[in-house]
Amino acid sequence: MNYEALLRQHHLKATPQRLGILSIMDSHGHINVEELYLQIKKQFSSISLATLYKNINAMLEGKLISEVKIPHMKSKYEITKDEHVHMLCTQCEAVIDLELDMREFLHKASSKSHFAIESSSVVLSGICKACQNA
Amino acid sequence: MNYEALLRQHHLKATPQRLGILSIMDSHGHINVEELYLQIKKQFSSISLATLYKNINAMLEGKLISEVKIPHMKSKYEITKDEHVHMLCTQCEAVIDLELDMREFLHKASSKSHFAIESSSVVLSGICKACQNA
DNA sequence: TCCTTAAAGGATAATTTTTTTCCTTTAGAG
DNA sequence: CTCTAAAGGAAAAAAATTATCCTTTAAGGA
Repeated sequence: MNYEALLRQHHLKATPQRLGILSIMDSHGHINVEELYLQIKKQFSSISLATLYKNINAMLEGKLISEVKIPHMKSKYEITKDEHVHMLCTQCEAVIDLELDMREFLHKASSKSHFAIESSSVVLSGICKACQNA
Repeated sequence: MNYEALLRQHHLKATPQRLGILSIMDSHGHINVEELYLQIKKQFSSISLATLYKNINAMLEGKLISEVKIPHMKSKYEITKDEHVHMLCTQCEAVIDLELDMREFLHKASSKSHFAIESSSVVLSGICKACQNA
């Protein structure tokens, strides 16, 4: 993924710190502020926590990244992708993306509630395959 | 609803403060910490914010109440009911409960992810009927 | 390539949110 | 009615987030 282009598309300067943040998010998939700070400090030992927050907010504003709110956990952040479902394993705490056709489900919700639905936030919790076997 | 019985079932003392908190949650449906504190102070002017937090945590622990994490908003709390979907109107910020048969949807998610799903957290955002017409 | 400057970074302080501590009060069992 | 563990209140502490202020830098134009 070309993070520089991604940042420019969102009218944000492509600073080394931001490239590092995006690269970490990309490789971790989902990460919270604390973990992200620990990781980014490996590359930029003097980076300020304030810088991290400012960047998270700037990138959230342009929807370059998204906040994932998960029950009983601190929020995690991910590079924005097409809408998808999050699967949380309550055993190993892994968070997995799942692409699912939600049209039928959303249609049901829409007709019952009379809402014009614009977006969905879905987290399904349970036990992942690996933990079921282990 | 009998809040005293509800508290006792969860091995929590039925204090006036707790009865007040539950009554406010029940009538508001969904409420965040700040609003709840403002409301409960009307009944117990000297209640401590620490007491509120301690009670929210105690009641969350026993699942007497549930935390609802909504995109771009502070968490709200509700008395635990049967699993349901939350509808958020991005215009008027109302949060509505919606009972929906999710079995088919969950089954799809389960077979594709190989998770044994135990619970779901679903918030659908859009424009409510009233705001569509207004 | 070199200026110029608005945007971004870093350090620190300030705010906001949540938790802990410690002592007093009280719900509820006996 | 008594006793005691649980809960409340006040205050401090801790954790999370944002603001301030000054320095540095990305990136567009000369």
